[in-house]
Amino acid sequence: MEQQITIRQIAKLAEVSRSTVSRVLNNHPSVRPEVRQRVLEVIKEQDYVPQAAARSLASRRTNVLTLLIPRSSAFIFTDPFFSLTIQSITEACTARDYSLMLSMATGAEERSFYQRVLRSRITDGVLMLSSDIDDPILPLLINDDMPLVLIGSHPYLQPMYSVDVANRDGAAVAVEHLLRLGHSRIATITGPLQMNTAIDRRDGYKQALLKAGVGIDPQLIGEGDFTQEGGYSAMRTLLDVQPPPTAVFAASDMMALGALRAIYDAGLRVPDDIALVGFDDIPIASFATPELTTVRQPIQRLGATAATMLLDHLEGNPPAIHHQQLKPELIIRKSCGAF
Amino acid sequence: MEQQITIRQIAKLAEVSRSTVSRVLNNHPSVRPEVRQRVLEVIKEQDYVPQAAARSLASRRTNVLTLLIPRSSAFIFTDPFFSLTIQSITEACTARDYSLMLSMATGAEERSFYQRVLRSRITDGVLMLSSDIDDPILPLLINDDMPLVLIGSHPYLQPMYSVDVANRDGAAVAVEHLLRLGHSRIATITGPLQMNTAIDRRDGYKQALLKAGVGIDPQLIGEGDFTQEGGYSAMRTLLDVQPPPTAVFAASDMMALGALRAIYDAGLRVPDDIALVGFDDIPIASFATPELTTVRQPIQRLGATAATMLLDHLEGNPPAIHHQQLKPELIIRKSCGAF
DNA sequence: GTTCCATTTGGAACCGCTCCCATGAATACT
DNA sequence: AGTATTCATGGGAGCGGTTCCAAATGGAAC
Repeated sequence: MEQQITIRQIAKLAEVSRSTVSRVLNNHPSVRPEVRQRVLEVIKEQDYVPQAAARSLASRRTNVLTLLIPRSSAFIFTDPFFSLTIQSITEACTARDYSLMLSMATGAEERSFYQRVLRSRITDGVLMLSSDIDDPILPLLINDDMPLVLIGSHPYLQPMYSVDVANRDGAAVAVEHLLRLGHSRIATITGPLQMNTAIDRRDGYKQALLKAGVGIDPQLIGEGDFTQEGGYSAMRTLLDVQPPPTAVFAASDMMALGALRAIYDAGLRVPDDIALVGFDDIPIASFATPELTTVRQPIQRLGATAATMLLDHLEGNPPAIHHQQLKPELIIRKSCGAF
Repeated sequence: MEQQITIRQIAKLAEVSRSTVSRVLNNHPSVRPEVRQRVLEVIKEQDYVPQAAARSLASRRTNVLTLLIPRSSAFIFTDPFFSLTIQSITEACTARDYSLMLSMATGAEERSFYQRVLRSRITDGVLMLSSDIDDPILPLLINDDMPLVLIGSHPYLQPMYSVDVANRDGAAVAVEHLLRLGHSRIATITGPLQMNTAIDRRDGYKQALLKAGVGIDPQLIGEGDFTQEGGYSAMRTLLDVQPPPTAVFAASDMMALGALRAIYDAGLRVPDDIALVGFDDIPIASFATPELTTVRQPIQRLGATAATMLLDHLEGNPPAIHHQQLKPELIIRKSCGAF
């Protein structure tokens, strides 16, 4: 590896001072156009790229964001939802000249991880994927004044930047759709109830039933964990309830796929015997058999919005709205029996 | 945000020099145990974490690896394969005190991206996801002597660190299994053929057929793109071939799921009318209907091995073996009709 | 032709850490 | 006891940028 080119050499070649080169690099206005031009030419010619570490040390900014995945959300790694979120965040960062760091807070090392990655000033801000309500890392971040945007929402840590899908409404719309189709024994498979997302979707389910004057049968509420396996076993339990449900709202597509499988294994058919609606609209949803009716999350916008909020905040334009709600959309396919 | 604690203050409090504190931080042997102890106590007490930028600037190391996703592999964001790879890499990095950066080389910006992220010395090394054979970024990396491990393999850039699954063998085993079940009209849906992975799997298919004395019918080779949509449309074309195939080997599970759908839409059944085998063993594979027979990639080991190779290399223990081949495994379920 | 002010520019002091080298203390050897 | 050697420590010079401040430059206004 040849000797790294430094700002000094650029300065010398362009016959200006280091300060001026630095100003050019940082788009400082007070550089005469012809000088700026000359410096830029030398930079290009020499293929010069300023060294990140030196820059950060002097400027106290790193141009790096961190996507933090709490260990409690480790299941997310099997969920396509995740990939798409990452993709949109990466793109938003790249577009604004930031890099994205990925971190998992894994179990016991949480604390030391936190230290190493976040206190070392390696990152300018954190995007945190929705997590357990009582995740211990959240207070640490807030206490440290770490710029933070939550993807998801939190019940009582209110004045915090966050982006979320209107989970309650989305769930309600799904259940209303099932009601409209004539169902009254509607079950739900929830996510893990220490997660706010899971609670909201369950509440949307309840809300829709109550509004329609349909009572809530606790037996028809099964708890899953957002995975296929969870959906499968929750569904098996629900199938044993008497009288059995005629429709199921699963709080995620992955769980819906698991439920689908359980229903199939029990010798029943979707939607003929049981109608099924999911949540997320992950790519496989439209390729399942039958195609899955589901509540579409604007996944890409979710990530992009969160990143944008954080970047705006970091660059001195604090977003006026602290909590952004994106609207989900009911996508009607075959599994609900509407056709 | 309170004033950052520096190494100076730790030094003063522990009544030693900055040098000694630095030695303690870097596990340098020549510090008397009792002094080391004292310093560590002060560090803990003050909750001190050395600042990454300063460290990097002085030491010329960042403790950051970058996972590079070529734009040609953007489809990967809908593939669960990806999430699991990321997870295992993240874990491997964390375990060795490295952070992971995520980068996509997106289209036209490829070059400038390359500059910004890689030439700025923001990363110590790169893990690159398998890509087009002629991806322009590969030569750039090699030319810059950037420490690099390829996840996948490359046909002629040989003396490069890489980790791969034995794709050809895996494909061959799958096809041999279909042959053993009595099929002779076996089709394949390949990945995009500018990718080495896709070529290898197709070659495994051919190899198995030839070895069994079954001729290769070009009509039975459909090109997909590793996505469900691609699998779907490739399968539709294959269904029109006369005489039609009685079995299909899809070079990825996502394509197999698409193919499954196409077969179903055509009013045919798997495995009764057409036997189907996939590749990858992503989590949904076992939840499909019918459960998908597939070639399991040790996805987690793939990522972990790649990260380990790179870290070993960076830390001065260059792995003896440049190209690691991991063995895939045929997982027999329902879709091939073996039961 | 001065004076004044705004604009550009250069110099120098950091930013917080690492690491080489010199120093001094402690131990080993003759 | 004196000298050589080893080991632990401190001091200082970077690492490659940014940024404050003061100086230089060049017009405009008088």
